[in-house]
Amino acid sequence: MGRQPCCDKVGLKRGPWTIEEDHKLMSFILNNGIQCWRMVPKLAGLLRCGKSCRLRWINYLRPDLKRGALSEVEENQIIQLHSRLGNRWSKIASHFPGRTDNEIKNHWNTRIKKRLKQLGLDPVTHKPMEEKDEVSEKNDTVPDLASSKQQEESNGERGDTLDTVQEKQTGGEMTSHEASTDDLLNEMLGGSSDLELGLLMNQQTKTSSNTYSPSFSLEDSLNPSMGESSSLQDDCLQQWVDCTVDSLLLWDSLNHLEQELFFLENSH
DNA sequence: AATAGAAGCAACCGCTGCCGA
DNA sequence: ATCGGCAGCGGTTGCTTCTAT
Repeated sequence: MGRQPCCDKVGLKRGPWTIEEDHKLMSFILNNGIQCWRMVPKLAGLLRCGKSCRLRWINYLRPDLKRGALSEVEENQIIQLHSRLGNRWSKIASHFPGRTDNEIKNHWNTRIKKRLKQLGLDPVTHKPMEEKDEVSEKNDTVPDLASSKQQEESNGERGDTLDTVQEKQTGGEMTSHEASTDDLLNEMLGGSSDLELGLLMNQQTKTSSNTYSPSFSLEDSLNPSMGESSSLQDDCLQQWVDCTVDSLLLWDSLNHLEQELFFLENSH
């Protein structure tokens, strides 16, 4: 007896989400919270599988999402984290509030990999290319998960924050490939320590004016204490959902305007 | 202006691990 | 101890947009 598929794929919609679908999903989750993703599409009136809804919510609709391109500081911190954690994107993303694992993974694959290669570093091992070629020519697509896992275990709990990991590492020895990227980053940042980098990062994420940051957290939105829904609360919630969907549209328009402005500025 | 190729990104697929029965 | 259901994760795909010719 095979395992039941996560959803009945017949008749389900796939591909890009429409504004209307976004609106339905967001309204449903903000009004009811998330108990079981499998039930969400049925209850929300969507012709999507639960998995698809979950992904859409996590990667695009979540109220606490930070929008806009990753800064160079964030990028540098991703490189540091990757040298320690390997391709564990969700772990890396957990150090960047408002950023998704998918976003970081895509950014890594499209930008950072190239940047490291240009700097002569292997994006998998974080070692200089030549050195890596000598060590293992065959393993170049396989991330060094075993070593990163070992390393992580030696760091204690999986849930260690960057700061605690760094604290432990500054006191102890550093592996050679960590040293490569860390040295490089220190050089790029004019000798900033990990701690300084972390502070910079925090500052940057707090002060960035270019990000979408509602004063309303997911926890707040899903808090059962809010569930005693008076009609006033429902109205407010609905208005907020409408505003959020509008803001998504505005965000797109803004991006287009910025692009046009950039084009105009550079065409003269 | 048209076209091909490259790059970027959203979404999907399939596997894994956790949890409860 | 085993099994099924589920969420979460990482790899991959394919569509859209950009850039070079």
